Amino acid sequence: MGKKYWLIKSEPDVFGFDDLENCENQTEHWDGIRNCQARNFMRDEMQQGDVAIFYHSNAGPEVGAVGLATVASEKAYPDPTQFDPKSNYHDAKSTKENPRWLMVDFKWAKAFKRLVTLKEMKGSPELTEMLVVQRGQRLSIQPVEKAHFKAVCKMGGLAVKDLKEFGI
DNA sequence: GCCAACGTTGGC
DNA sequence: GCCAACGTTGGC
Repeated sequence: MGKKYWLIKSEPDVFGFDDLENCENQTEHWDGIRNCQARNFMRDEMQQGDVAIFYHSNAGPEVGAVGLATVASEKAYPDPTQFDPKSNYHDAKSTKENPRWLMVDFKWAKAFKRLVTLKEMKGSPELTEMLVVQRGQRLSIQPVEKAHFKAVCKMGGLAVKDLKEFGI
């Protein structure tokens, strides 16, 4: 089964690309996803080794794609924050027997040479169909077509040889 | 800080 | 199962 390509959003003030790089093993579990569609992507479609564009949302002029991360867990597994009453992500209706919310691990992979702003993506004729540039698109985990993925990587200054290891 | 777009909740 | 009200996301 081939790799799939994704875009994951995070607010840099909360957890940015640099924060992922500074994690132990440059890996962190992607907790706090509380959207069914995003959850289903993790549960049903993500596989270890899949590649994701790391996107900074809510970042003023810095809104955009900053680099790549890979799926580092074998599959999605229960997000523990849903069981923690003190967590912002607590879900009283979820049970350990039947957890509602799942997460995967992401590993920092490669930084773009330069930020690819949302504005640039919106201005790129190649990317008019990409989900992230669509008006009102709020999904925090999005599938990305390979051609779009490649185009964004190029805009980010990655060389063709840099992309080989990600199957692009 | 504003507000459009969207998802979720809950009454019926 | 509909849909109004509400809360959240996220660009600007």
